[in-house]
Amino acid sequence: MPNPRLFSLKSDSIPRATIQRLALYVQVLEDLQREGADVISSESLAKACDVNPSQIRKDLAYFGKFGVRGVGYYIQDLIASLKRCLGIDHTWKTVLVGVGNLGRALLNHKEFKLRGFEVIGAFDCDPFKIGEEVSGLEVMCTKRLMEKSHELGVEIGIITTPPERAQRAANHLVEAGIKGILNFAPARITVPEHVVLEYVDFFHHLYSVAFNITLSQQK
Amino acid sequence: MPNPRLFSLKSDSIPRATIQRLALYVQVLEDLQREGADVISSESLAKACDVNPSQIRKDLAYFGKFGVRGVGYYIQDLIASLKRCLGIDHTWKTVLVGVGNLGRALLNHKEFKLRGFEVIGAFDCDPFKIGEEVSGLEVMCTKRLMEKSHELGVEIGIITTPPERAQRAANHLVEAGIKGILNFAPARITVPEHVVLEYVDFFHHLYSVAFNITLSQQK
DNA sequence: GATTGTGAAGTGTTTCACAGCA
DNA sequence: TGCTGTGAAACACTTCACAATC
Repeated sequence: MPNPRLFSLKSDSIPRATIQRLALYVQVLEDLQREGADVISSESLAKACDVNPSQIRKDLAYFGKFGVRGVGYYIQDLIASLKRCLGIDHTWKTVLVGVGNLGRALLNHKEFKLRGFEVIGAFDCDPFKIGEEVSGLEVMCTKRLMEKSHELGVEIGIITTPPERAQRAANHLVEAGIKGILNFAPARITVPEHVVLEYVDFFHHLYSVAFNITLSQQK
Repeated sequence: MPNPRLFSLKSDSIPRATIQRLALYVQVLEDLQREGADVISSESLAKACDVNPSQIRKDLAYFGKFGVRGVGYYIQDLIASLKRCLGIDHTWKTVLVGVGNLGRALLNHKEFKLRGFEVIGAFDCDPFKIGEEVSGLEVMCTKRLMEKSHELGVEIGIITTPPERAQRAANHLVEAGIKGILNFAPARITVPEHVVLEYVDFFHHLYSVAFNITLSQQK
């Protein structure tokens, strides 16, 4: 269901970093809401997110005007607006390919639904895993991806295979008409231009930690 | 063991993005090496990493001169140099706090050692988990972190607790004299300035996928 | 002849500073 | 008065273009 554009996109090229920060704002705002807060200024939110207040106002300005001058932002409204901007005002149907350690951990992750994603299919090419039930889902053969995806109306695919099988998984997902892929496998993959592709590799972050420790020790 | 500076840092402020890309270069170079390649030009490597060739040369220039004009880069040497630059020419001793689904998946992850990190301790505050063996490690009470960390010489801590317990885990790690933290919990945490802190939140990447799909559908 | 290393130009992002408004 | 929204300035990162050199 492509929702109508409910926000006014001021610019057609939004910094990638802005999107990542919007996700952070939502997370922090939801925490604040749980603590009973009602209204917040860009300055307070900035402090909680460890960014510059102007940064927040600029990020929001890409999508519209959500605040009240002299007052701040109504938290509940802002959360709703941001979710609409990010496209998570509805639940995205998702499948996972590669039921290894990481795949299992993700399937058992309770927060998916809470955050606007629902994993409705688990696939693997290992005959020993097919038929097994993981977190209420029956693991199916990767070859059935196309058939099942169409049946279920899947939009996003998550790859958690070993690196050498990531490209094949991607091919199956593309064939199945998926619109976007999140790849956890430490391997570059190629997809047609119309398919959105993102990588997650936590080792890169570990490297970053290691590097910064080394750096601080050399000072 | 702080290693002596074996590379010449040309600038004291290296873009964060550069570090992330160096990690990517190592990954891709190791793949190429396995395929039998020996020498590579910045242009070919750029194609494999999906970045601009000048970008690669600039990234490397922060650390020194690793190539041969008219020839390219010797892959084996370049991998070694990059690892030294990133600080992963030795193995980092690591502990993990929070043995839930994600924690378990990470503990079972085979690639840690391969990539220069060794998880030598697993901690949790749940009495039911304490004593349990996960991937060859006995889960210990978080309160014993300090004692054990000093004993083992731990440098990096990984937090995989639920968000509400992330700050407490961080406090324990800081107390234990840890130098860097990688936080998987979806919660902002505060640490002293001398402690390196990085966040991993794959939901932010999922949001990014969702947003880009929404965007491409609105065009 | 090929490819690196690098100053300079170009592009994109962040921060500042203040006008505009509740 | 207080805080947002935003043009302009500052800064950071990327790409270009070419001299250096193997």
